[in-house]
Amino acid sequence: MHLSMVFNNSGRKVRQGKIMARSDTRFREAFNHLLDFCATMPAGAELPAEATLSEAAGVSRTVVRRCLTRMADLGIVAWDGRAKHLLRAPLTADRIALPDTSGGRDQLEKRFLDWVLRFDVPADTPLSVAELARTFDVAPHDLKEFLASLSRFGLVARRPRGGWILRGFTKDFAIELSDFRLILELDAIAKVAEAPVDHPVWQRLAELRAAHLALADRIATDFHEFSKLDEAFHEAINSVVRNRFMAESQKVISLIFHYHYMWDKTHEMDRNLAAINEHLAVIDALEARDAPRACEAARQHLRTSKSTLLSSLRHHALG
Amino acid sequence: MHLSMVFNNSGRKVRQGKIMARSDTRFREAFNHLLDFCATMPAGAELPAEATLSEAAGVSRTVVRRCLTRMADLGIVAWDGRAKHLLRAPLTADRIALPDTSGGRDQLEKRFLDWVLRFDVPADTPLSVAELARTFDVAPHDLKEFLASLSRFGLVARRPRGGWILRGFTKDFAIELSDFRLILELDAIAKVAEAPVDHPVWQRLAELRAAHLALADRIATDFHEFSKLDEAFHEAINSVVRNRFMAESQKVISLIFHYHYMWDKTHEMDRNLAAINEHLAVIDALEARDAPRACEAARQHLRTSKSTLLSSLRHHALG
DNA sequence: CTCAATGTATTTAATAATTTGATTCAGTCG
DNA sequence: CGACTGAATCAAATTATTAAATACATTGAG
Repeated sequence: MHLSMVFNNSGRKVRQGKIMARSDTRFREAFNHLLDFCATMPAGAELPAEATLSEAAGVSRTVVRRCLTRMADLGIVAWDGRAKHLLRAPLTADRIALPDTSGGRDQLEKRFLDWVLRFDVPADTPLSVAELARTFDVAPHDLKEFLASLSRFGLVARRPRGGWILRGFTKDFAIELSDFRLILELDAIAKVAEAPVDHPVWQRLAELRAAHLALADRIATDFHEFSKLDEAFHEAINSVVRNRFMAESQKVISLIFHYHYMWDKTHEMDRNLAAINEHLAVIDALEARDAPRACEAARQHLRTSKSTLLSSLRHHALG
Repeated sequence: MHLSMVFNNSGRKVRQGKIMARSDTRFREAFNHLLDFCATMPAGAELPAEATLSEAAGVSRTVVRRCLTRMADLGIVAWDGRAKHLLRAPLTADRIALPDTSGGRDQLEKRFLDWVLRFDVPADTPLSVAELARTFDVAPHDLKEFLASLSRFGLVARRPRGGWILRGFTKDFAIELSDFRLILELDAIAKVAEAPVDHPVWQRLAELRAAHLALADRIATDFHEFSKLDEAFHEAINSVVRNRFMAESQKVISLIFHYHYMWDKTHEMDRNLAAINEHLAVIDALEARDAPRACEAARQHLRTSKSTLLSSLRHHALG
């Protein structure tokens, strides 16, 4: 077996029996890259300087030198100081296997919120970093970093004696979240009303109006499609706000509302039909450039939304 | 030398020559606590069960047993299974020294922002976790956690190839921060205007009005005192908002504005006097329960504040 | 016998140690 | 002299180790 990452029976990353304290993915990628580079050259050709190679592969010279060492070991190049020339054309067998790069760092957020909301983890649940890291198949310390980033939203907190707790979706959390959302969204509405006629939001709103009307027609059967429409609607409204703080906040807010929408199944069709009409009222007012009316319509919609969120919490707590 | 944490010449935490992978502060505290507990008992008395002791000391049984082992080693107690009785009264010399608990986790935030703002670290500066950890005298991984928590505010970000960068106080950052502040604060103003007469905010505003008037009188000499007054004023306004999201946001916002106030020294006295009057206008309108006027006054003040922030950035960038 | 207390094993969180990779700097060959 | 190499240094990522908590098994006094 050639130099490649495998897992031994204790599950640790090893290379030729030696435990690796850090993955050498960069080296692997660079090595394959350099093999490709060599393949474009005739046998016997002189290779360029280390610095040139490192720039070509997008890595440091240190990695290039490790690659060269290995290529010399495999008899692909002869390397002595500045003199390095190609001995033979590289083969497919020379390549190093790359580890799975399934690491979607942004997806961890979605998966985590999904887990919290779907399994209805109660407030003040102690979170085990080790266990979560296992279930999400990420390194414990990556998960810790993620939890730390969530702590600013008050969603999780450090325990005094170490560890983490999920502050959870209590009634207070829901109320404060809704209030926060109201403020951000009313501002967005005001900004939409002032947007120039050639702003893409108007096109988007026209599309959304059509989609809303279409769904209203077949609401009896497709009412569960509303959740996606709701998300799209609020996203369109908030897209006019170019503000990193509000955008970051809205990201979490929309996720939470999205999931809670899917929870509460009581009168779902009626609720969704009502919400469609509320959305349409907002769109109407906006297209008429009637900012006060749009704000009032949005306020009404968010009020409904808030009470839905609260009642879904109640039902959930009771069930 | 008895069992106590010291630092060897390489600066690592050691205990009797052995390197500790984790601090044993809990054990030390519990040990001293149990000594105090024993001091209240007569010599020869029987000690309660391990579980009882652990509850009393607020630690797990594991730690209690370690303490008992040590107390037996020192000849303070005789311990054999359930039989454990006090042999002699504990002495001061039996106690274990505690490591410095200078760990103010909340203070790290202030110190970090202070560093960023005081030394005018430019945008997109790579941050070295190791170096920062040294300058702030905290463990590298604590600092990493802290950076992760700041990343939600867009203040720092991960670099694609590892490490962190300070996104920094660019013009865009300042504008977006100001806009965000405006929205949060106008909401707070509206809430103050609706606050009941017995709400503590009214008392606070009355005090602040007096403080503002007093400072206005001696503005020629004490104009630099305004920075604190400004912070107090905005804090009072925002104190009526009971919302974790807004509170967390305001914490960072006020810090940033606070430091920037201290930067820009051009026309400082004039600016501060103007700001005092703007504050007073807001207080006047609020006490008259005139919400629209209060909002307009606040809007005016925040507009001034925003342009001050922007001009301080400009001066700084040029200097 | 019972059950409360102890003894032991397993797990987790904190943190040190180790390895990969980037960078710096002095030396060297053309 | 100047571009390149070689070696040393430093930081970041990741494993390994230790302290402490918890879960489980065992024992002994009533």
